[in-house]
Amino acid sequence: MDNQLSTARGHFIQGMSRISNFWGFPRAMGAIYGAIYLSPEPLSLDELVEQVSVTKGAVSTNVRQLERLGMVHKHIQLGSRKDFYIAETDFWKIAKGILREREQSEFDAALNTVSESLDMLDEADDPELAGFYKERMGAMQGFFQTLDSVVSTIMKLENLMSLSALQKFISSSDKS
Amino acid sequence: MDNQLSTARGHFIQGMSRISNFWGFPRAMGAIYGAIYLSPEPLSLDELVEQVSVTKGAVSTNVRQLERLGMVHKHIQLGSRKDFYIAETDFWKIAKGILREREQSEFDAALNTVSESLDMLDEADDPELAGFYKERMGAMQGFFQTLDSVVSTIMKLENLMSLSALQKFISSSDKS
DNA sequence: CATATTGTTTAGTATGAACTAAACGTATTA
DNA sequence: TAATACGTTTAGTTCATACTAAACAATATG
Repeated sequence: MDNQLSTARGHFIQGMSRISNFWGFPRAMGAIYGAIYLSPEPLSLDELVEQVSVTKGAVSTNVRQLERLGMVHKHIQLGSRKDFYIAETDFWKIAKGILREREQSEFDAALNTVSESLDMLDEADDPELAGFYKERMGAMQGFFQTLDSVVSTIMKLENLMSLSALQKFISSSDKS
Repeated sequence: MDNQLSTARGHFIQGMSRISNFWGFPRAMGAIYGAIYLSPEPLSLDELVEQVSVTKGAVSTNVRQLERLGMVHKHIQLGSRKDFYIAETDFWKIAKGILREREQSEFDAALNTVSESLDMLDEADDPELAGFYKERMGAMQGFFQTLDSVVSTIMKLENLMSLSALQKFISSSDKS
């Protein structure tokens, strides 16, 4: 392949790997997505092994994770029994997938913990301290709930079009 | 202390520790914030050591990190040379702090990597593939830029009041 | 000046997660 | 049926990071 292009691709893939790591995913996962994303043709597992320099096992598990998140799609090539993969290019959709898959579960757990702690305060001996706890925990619970509802509402927006409307709204309501 | 209350507090702190871990911060950091957040009085380093069962060194570094993020504030008690800490209770402000401190830097790096990769495509031999790369990388760059501007605009909103307005707007523009 | 009180720094340790290498299961083909 | 071509699973290794324990620096106090 063209040297210019492969250098650029390497740089890009490296960047994806870094981003992936930053968001708490394995480095290889980002790299693999990057490779698939930059390929005009569906890629097989072996081609990925070659392009990302990672063993088959790692590619296998990472690509499966990518699929679960809706970041890549399996593409069955008739006549071949290999699995091929193509990239999901709708990043908005991807964001939704990740949010749903990952934040939700752990986020709910967090919210529950706070609620549970609040419930434990019910029949406490020290009413003053209990009141203080209630206030604090309640405030945090409220914040999480707000955050949750905002995020989930934003996630309902269908496309980036509505996002620009959102931005306009935000700018217009910004009084600072 | 009241047994009810200390159980509830333990549960809460444990939850904070978990959340902290989820967001990519040390577990102890969340626990420490939780302890400070639930204390009516400013807490000293030694008190924190006792309450979260972590060594002084760890508390020292973690509490400093918390301060950098604007999650706690040093409170100098006249007459004592200990450092006391109180919790920042404006979660909106905290979110801003974290976003600014952390996402921004790493996020910018990510954006730069994509831009750099794009620049490398300029004089490539294979115009067809180069075109494809440009298209893909450009799309990703666009997404990141949009995301960046949305987040940064949202972060300009001063308080949770405007958030509820935001929610109303979102619900009203949701056609799905 | 010696001692105590505080917070920080450092060297070493433990833990968890991601990867490698290789065995494995399963289907396909010769 | 043997051999090949896949993808998956597993056991072990590597690596990063958060922690502990203890030395340390700085300041105050007797």
